[in-house]
Amino acid sequence: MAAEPPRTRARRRDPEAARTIRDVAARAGVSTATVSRVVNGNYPVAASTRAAVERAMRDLGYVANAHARALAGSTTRVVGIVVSEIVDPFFAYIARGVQAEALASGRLCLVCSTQGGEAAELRFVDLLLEQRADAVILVGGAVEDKEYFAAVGQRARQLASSGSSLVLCGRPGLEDGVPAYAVEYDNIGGAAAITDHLLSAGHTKILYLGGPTTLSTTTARLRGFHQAFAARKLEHDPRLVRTGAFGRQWGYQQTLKALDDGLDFTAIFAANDIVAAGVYAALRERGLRIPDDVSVVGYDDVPVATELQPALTTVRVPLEELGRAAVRAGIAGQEPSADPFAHQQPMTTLGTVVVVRDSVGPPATG
Amino acid sequence: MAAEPPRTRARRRDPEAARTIRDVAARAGVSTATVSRVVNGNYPVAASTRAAVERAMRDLGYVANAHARALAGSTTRVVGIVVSEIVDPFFAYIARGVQAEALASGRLCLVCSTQGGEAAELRFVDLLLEQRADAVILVGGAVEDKEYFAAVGQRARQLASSGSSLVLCGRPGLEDGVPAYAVEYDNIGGAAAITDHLLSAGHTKILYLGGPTTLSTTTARLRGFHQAFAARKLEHDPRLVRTGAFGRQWGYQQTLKALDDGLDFTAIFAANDIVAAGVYAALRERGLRIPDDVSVVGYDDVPVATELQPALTTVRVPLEELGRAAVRAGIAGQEPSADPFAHQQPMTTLGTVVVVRDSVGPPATG
DNA sequence: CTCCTCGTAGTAAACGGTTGCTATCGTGCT
DNA sequence: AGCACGATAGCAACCGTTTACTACGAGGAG
Repeated sequence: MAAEPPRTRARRRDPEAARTIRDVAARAGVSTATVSRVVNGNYPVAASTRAAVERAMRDLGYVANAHARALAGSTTRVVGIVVSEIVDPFFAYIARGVQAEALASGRLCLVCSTQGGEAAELRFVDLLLEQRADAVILVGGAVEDKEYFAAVGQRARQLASSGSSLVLCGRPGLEDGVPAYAVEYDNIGGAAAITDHLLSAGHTKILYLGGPTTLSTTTARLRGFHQAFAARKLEHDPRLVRTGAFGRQWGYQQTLKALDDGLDFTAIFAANDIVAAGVYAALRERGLRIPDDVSVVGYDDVPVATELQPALTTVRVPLEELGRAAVRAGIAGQEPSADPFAHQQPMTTLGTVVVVRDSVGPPATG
Repeated sequence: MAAEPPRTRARRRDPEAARTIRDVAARAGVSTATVSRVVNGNYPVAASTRAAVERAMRDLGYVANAHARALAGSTTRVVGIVVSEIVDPFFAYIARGVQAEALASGRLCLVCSTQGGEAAELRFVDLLLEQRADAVILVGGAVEDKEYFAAVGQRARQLASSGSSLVLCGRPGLEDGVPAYAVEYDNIGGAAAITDHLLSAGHTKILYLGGPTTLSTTTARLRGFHQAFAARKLEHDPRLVRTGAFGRQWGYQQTLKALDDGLDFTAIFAANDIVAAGVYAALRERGLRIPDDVSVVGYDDVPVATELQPALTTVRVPLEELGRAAVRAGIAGQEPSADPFAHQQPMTTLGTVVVVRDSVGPPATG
């Protein structure tokens, strides 16, 4: 009796297991190279051969292994997106744009929700680095912290060196030299515009409410807010700025608190629409009418803005387009069909516009 | 001059390129097997060796390649979820649960949004099959179509044969024998309970509004609706059922239409909270007060329910928990630590409960 | 003083594709 | 007829890890 031979290369496989390209090749009587070529259609294959291979694939229920493909090829056909909270419509709409554009480029979308921790955010980026995602998109405001920026910059470099890219979406870019794209919206401009809307209705005692103090989103919106005052050579009482968080709860409680503190204001600029929802609830509870007693504006123009009564005047941010643009920026240059003349801008800014609804009126007299 | 040697195996690599396990091994003076072992910690390695390897990894900024790992190992550490619309809070909350539970098990989450096409849904499942996702979760109502079920069943079998699994989340299971888990909520019970709530307030002329006719979600809710009538030996006028779609627009228009058609009803059962939002808008436009003139109930208990004025009475669905349970079901048995006594139920059902708010009152007299 | 047995580390064969190069065959040209 | 060439197909190296097996040195038992 012959000694047991070492496991032969073309060993017997579990007949139930997924088929490989070799199974297909064997059944079609061609080499794996040929199968690969008909799958990818990037190399001439005779029509008859192609038909035989396609037949074999169908018969076997062949499904390519994306990991083997990613390993051998150079692209993973996956983009990653990191948001802080997927149920927040602000992020959900951006994610929708990302996933739509990813799909359009034949890619899948890995979504990571950090629940708002910068440490978690970095860990997710590392995981996406392991996944060799074609692009990783960091969405939403950034904490303005030296150390954090350095950490993000380092990831950006690693991404770049593995042929991928980092895209900052809705947050300011990094320092020069760091290989990252930024796709932003005109945060300052929108804030200035809607503040001016309030100003031209006659309000000057405006309470600015919401947003974590350390977030770039907050500082940008506040900057726009102050700019609008400055443009009219008006002063703004610094006591009328209360930052802290986004969130309906927060908006509700702080509005109550502002009222209790006896703050003197005729309008409220809620840092976003969700905070505005809280503001509405608090005002309603205190029997204050909008806009008769207090005017309110929000930011983002997410669906709740039209659900609120009266409908909320707010700033529309092109969220979905922001997501799409981010993907385009991220995968530019990786496409075989990339236009060599389409030079990549390191940063693009989308416009914002104020949408006027029913929550602003003239200041209450007295 | 010597002939150019064939590319040597340990060729000079782009110094910028991502480091591989071989680079680390070389720098630490060990074999790749050893590096792999310190990374995975699943095999004894001397403390000094471990330290050297860890040092090398840090120095080089080594990041493991998830695809190579997936190819050589057996798990991909990725779960896939297919929803019809990621910005819809119903799906967003489920997705949140999925992503949280996936993270807890050390996995990433591939999110696919079909924008409501069953063909797109199947294509996404195929893509997830290519990705060899550890589990794929199909969320939301299913079209009740023979052919479609067959297609899903086939995917389920393919998934199962590659060690993965299909989980149906918020939709009925497949026929016996198809390897798929179902994680549902008590759709019928919730509908019956909230209908009974309306009934006990004195309403019997209830307009049921919304939901695609072919979706399992719709048929289940309608069944509960009718069950509640039957339980009280009451009849329901079939003309008071108008199905068609989910969506605020749809709810708005159909409410207007029902009013114009002179339908006789004192309450509206909106197929979900979003439809209810449309109902509110239409009623408001016609000067009808809630609940004085018309009572309204919804389904799902998503945030808009509390934003609406008056706050909407609705059925709470444990969305996030649904997502978590789906992941647990999907990856059960794949975990090294899997409890051998934890037998897998082919289906689990989560309870629903009606949450009473302010949108239901006694029927208007006259 | 052998022989085992641990405790560690290395070797090399997969995993399932992709792709640069080479080989083959039938034609159109000269 | 001889030859270069275009169209196809195959060979085999390679992508970066994991892991079954083998190898080796030291200490303990007999």
